[in-house]
Amino acid sequence: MIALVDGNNFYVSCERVFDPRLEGRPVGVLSNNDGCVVARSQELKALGVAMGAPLHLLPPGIRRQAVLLSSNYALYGDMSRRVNLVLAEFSPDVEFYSIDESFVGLEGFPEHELEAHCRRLRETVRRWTGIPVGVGVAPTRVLAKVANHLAKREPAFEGVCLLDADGPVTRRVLERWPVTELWGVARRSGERLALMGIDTAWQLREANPQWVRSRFSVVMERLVWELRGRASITLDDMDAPRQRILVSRSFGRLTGEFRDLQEAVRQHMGRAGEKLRRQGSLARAVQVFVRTNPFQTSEPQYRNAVVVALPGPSADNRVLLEAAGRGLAAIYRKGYRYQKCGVMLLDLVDSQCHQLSLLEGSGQAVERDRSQRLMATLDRLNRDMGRDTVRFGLPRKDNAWALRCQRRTPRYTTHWQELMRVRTG
DNA sequence: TCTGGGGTCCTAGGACCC
DNA sequence: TCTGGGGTCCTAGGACCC
Repeated sequence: MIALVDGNNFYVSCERVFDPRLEGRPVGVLSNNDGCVVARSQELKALGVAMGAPLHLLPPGIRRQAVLLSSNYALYGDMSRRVNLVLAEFSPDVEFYSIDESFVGLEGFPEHELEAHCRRLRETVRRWTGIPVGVGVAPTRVLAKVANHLAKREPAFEGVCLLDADGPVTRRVLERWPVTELWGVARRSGERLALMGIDTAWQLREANPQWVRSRFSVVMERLVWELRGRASITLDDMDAPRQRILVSRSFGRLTGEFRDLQEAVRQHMGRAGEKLRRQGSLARAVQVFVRTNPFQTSEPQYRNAVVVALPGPSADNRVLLEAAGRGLAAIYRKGYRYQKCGVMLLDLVDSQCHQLSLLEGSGQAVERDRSQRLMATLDRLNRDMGRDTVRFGLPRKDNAWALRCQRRTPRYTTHWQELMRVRTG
């Protein structure tokens, strides 16, 4: 059996741990740039605010009533780490899946002790971190997801729900479960399934797997098996190095100036290089992309991307920045107001396994060594002294691309000064 | 004035080869 | 009027997740 442990309204719960006044009130956490609502307390959901609702489209009444906070990822990331440390006390097999959910393997636990074990887990997480979680237990991940939803939705379960593969309860649940509420079925597949008369999870479970595969894909076929209780989805090892690294941001305000894009691309590439080195990889190519605001249909639209191959695998900011600069120059067009840009590092290889070129002379080996030491120093300074202590080129004041985030709470658990600010008011 | 960011996997289709 | 077959590799784009 496998348990899915998922923080209730995770970002909101993190905020509430440090500001109990938020308890019982409609609270929302906003995306970057204070753009959309990405986490909602029960009270805010009850007011009809949808996941992803744009802030500027919320009715004024709701904006007055609700507490809407900028996102504070330093806080959420740290709280997530703490929750996972508690989970590790309850099973040797914890798979971090996302910032607010983890799968916990329960292989070998006696069936009759499972529920009590999960209740203890849930209470301990609450007591040690302050975060309320729901626990769904089932033979497969897809069923564990269903169980987890039930655990949170139906008060009778008190936060812990076990589902088997074949019992009458499971059947009744799946018969009423809209297929689009399954993990892995969203709007597009939902529409196609509906055309074929499949509306509920039970109908999908009863469909012929080969037929499903031929009409959809191997992904949907796996879903059928998972619903039948045969585990068919394995997670990627979340510790494994990423296959590509993306850094992008929307701008605080639209801009047509090349200079703004240049600064933003430089900033993003600096961050991407940091991530690249942290996971011990080298990139062989970089991509740069820009776009106007697709929602402003009255404005001229433009989006473009370009891939620039690097002379050789590299993790040196100087090389990455040079390539990104060339890429940007190639796709920038005058006369548009840009809303977003970003960079992607592609074709990553492990820096240890990277085969040295047979043609490399000793001069190049020396240069590679210098580059590695320079980057290591850069990363160390930025880690120890704070982000952006050292970087390539300084952004101008009041640049158009700087993020808006006017409602961020203090980083209670990772910055002493900000914790003091709370205590002293 | 204001609509997030960072990932993965899969498939179709084109280029190319013999 | 007739115009092969089979394979690989790569990329773009769709779909989905949180």
